[in-house]
Amino acid sequence: MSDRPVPADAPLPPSVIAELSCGLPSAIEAIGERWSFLILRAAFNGMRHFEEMQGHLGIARNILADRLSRLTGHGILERRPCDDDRRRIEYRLTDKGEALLPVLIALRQWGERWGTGVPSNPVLIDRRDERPVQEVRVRAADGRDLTWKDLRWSWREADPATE
Amino acid sequence: MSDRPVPADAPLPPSVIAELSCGLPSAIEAIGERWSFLILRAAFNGMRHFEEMQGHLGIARNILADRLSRLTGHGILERRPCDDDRRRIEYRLTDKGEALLPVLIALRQWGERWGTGVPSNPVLIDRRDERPVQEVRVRAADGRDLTWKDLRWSWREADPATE
DNA sequence: CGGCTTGAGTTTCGATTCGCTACTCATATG
DNA sequence: CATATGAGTAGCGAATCGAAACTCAAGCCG
Repeated sequence: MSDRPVPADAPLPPSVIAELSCGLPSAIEAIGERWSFLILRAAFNGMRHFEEMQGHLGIARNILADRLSRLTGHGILERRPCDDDRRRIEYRLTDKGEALLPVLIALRQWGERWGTGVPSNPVLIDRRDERPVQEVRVRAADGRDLTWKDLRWSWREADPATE
Repeated sequence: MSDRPVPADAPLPPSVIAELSCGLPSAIEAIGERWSFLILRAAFNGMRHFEEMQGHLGIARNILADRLSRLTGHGILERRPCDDDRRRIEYRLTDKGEALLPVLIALRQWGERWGTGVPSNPVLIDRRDERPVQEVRVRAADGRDLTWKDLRWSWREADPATE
């Protein structure tokens, strides 16, 4: 019914473009700033404290403070003072933050493959079989790998039968 | 075969952190700036011309010009004057640019799932079976879905057997 | 041809943001 | 108590962003 054929490799008509809605802007709002990805990588690497991140990322303290508060504000990191030393604050990934893993891995893999060609080290392996994770890909419902050419856009709900 | 056991959910020792090498910084170098993701989304949506992107994204012209030249400089977009109208310039994704699809989709899915809750529309479907693509995930070599807790870091040194 | 329009930028300039350093402040530690 | 440490904040010059005007080559129109 509501399934206009809009090929992925052809321009969308303007009226269509105007209706595009997409989770991307909200994602960018939350983590699109310069240092956010690297801070998240640090968090995934197990770093949980301000000084630790500051020292290893070489980021300015005020910027780090701002990014950390923004990330906690978006519910991506959780901020909690430590019990044993109340000066120390622990920043920990929330479920929402951990859900960014595929994005981070995909970006890292892309950078490794197409960037400076430096092989990442260490590499993430599955604890169970001790083998490296697969390349992150877009897959069809039945599991086939898909490229952009295999895809097209489709409206999934009642479409205003404009035009 | 050096294979230091560094659990993914525990802090790495400083000496280890210092040796971290990762494709992420080079990826961020290429596409980490404010508008780059949205420009890439536009490119994946089929937009190929300056005015088209400018109009739809509402980005300032100088910024768009800068981002486009940066993206072409990194080999992510290809810049080519049109044959039929030599005023028009066509910006088209290269293979390197198309390889960012999993990153974009993963980000979009994350934004949709955890962000403002706005369901994306239109949605990408597989041309062959007309069904929406799967959620982008990190997978083990045998295809199991993995979360961060299933992973650990491992040093690889010239190990052609795995991967 | 000559005037008008269009596509793709570039320039200008004020407003933000970045990043470095120094400072604060509450909590440990000796 | 004196000192150190963790997590920020304050100040300020440098870099970047953003809106609007301007440039410039290419098409279009009579």
